[in-house]
Amino acid sequence: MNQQRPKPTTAELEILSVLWEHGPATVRAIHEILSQGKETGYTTTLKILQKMADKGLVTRDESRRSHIYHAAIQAEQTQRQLIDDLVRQAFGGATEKLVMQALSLRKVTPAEIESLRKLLDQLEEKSE
Amino acid sequence: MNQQRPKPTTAELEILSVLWEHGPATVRAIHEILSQGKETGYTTTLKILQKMADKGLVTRDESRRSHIYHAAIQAEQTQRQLIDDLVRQAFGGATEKLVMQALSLRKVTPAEIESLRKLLDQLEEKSE
DNA sequence: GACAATCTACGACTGGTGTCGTATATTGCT
DNA sequence: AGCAATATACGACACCAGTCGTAGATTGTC
Repeated sequence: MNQQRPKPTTAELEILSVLWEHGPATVRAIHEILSQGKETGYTTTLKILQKMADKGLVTRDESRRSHIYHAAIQAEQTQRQLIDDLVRQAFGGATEKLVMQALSLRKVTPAEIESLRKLLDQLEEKSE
Repeated sequence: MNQQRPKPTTAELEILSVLWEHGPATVRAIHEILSQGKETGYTTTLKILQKMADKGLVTRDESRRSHIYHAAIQAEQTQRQLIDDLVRQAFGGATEKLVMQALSLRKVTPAEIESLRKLLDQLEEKSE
């Protein structure tokens, strides 16, 4: 049931994040946004996008001169995959350890604590 | 206050996991354990260990012919670093999103749910 | 003492990522 | 028509991770 697509690299993940947040975009637009965070060449962004298209991580609409790129994988799906990898690789498969460490890592707002409680309630119901 | 050491790669993390679990060990011992999970050459393990020593990820006792390697970084510290990276890279810094996804990813036992509730209680107290 | 086993050290090679320069095509404007 | 701007395509390169083969040193055993 898991994705057959290759795991995105760091640079690819950066681009996917942009697409997830802003929706389909041209290379130019993506590159503008990326440039705010770090210095990078236009053709670099282009090349990565092209490779991502090869891998099936994005699709593109070539009907206009400036191709428009769409994310081909969902954020949640990818995030789950990454969590799964990390849990397996660095936590010996113990998901709850990751959760514990994540929670003690940063300050969590009361509202977030509340919604986490609700999530725990749901999980409990489901397992009964 | 964060580690200055470079982020461990996949292969390095695998070795670190062995050291964390079994304590200091020789290349031979580490390689034996690694071999149970996948096919790999002895010198490959050796080389990676040597590079890890260069990077400061492990230290080694050379007083005997078979060097004994020790993990130089703690499991918790490294795990926190990895979580932090992942949150920043794939979740836009939203720790609670990662926690949510992690929890809905796998079945969590009632006991784990309980200890998570306690952790939430503690977090709430601390923030007041 | 000699030999086999086992160790470390080290160079070499592969594959992949990220980077960029440059060539070529298309577009819009004067 | 011609030019400047901007697009894609593509080859080249540096770097790093992971892999392994082989050389040379050390050890234990007969």
